[in-house]
Amino acid sequence: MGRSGRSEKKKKQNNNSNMVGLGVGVKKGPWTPEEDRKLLSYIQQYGHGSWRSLPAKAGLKRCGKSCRLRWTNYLRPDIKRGKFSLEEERTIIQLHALLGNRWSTIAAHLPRRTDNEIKNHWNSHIKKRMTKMGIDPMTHKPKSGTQLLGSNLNHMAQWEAARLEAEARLVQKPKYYPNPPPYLVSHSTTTQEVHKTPAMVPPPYLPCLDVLKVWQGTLWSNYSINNESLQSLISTSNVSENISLTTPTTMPELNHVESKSSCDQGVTTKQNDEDKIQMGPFEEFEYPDDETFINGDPLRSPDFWEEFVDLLDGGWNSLTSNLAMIASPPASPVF
DNA sequence: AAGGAGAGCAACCGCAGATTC
DNA sequence: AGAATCTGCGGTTGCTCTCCT
Repeated sequence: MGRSGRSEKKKKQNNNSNMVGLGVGVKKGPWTPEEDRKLLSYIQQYGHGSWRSLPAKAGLKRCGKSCRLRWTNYLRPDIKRGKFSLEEERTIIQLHALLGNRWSTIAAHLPRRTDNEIKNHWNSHIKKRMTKMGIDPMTHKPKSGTQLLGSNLNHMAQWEAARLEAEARLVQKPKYYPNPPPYLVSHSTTTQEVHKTPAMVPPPYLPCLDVLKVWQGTLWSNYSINNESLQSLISTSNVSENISLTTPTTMPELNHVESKSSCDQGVTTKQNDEDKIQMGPFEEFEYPDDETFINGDPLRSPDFWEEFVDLLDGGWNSLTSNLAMIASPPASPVF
């Protein structure tokens, strides 16, 4: 996203808009529990509506922007905090390889994690670890200079990255859902109240990252136990149903290890709505053999990074062969 | 025990796209 | 159509905590 083309006029506009509410008496810095309580209580009761006008209504001496940030990154009830699981880290690395620093897009595929948290985790943990192991965290290539992706695979990567972004947009689009989350319903006494408490909640289930999953399946098959024989899979994700993403419809089915993984949450291989898996928290995630898995954690294994490049290529080769089974994708992604 | 260094993370800032007027 | 405003994103800063000397 190029920002160099920004006009002076725009700069003036933005400066003005940013200055709104930042006059004398507007507090900055860490939020106090009392401020949190006020903000939470107001949003639970009325929804956030216009962020700009919220602080005054909620009795906060903050700018709307600060309130929004506090809500989206900390107070929102559907946020998971704490340590990132190995699976989450993998997903971040894989998505970062495809998408780069598009944290919001990456976050859209990691349920209950915020872009800020993912960004922080990347910068303070994963990036350093990769650097330490001789992997360039930006290109995901070993610093020795091995080419990860061939030119056509590179094209595939671009294509897939665009698809992932489209999925993310779709996931993010319905900010307000007609059915309020339980925590709001419990606080609401009337239907009217329910309707005026539009808080952000996760969709009932998230889109399936078909291509990513296949890639993941290949990538981690050496480490995640017992890859079942590959079977065809019809994706019934929201995305596949609702928009044309030129997603391959025939994909190898992932074994039960992957079926519990982050990108699989909320998706199913069955058509019946009743069978759709509700999005579950990461806490429920379990490796079949945790100890073995952690001991052999590829991220911490010296051998892993040596094989990383080959495995990535293998993943893309797997993708390519699967894609060959269906109609050719468009020359360039159009969403 | 003191203080310096580094890590981790919450919050801020500036920019740009989207929406409204 | 264009200006004004709102919202969201990514980069960065700075505070706090922990560890080390």
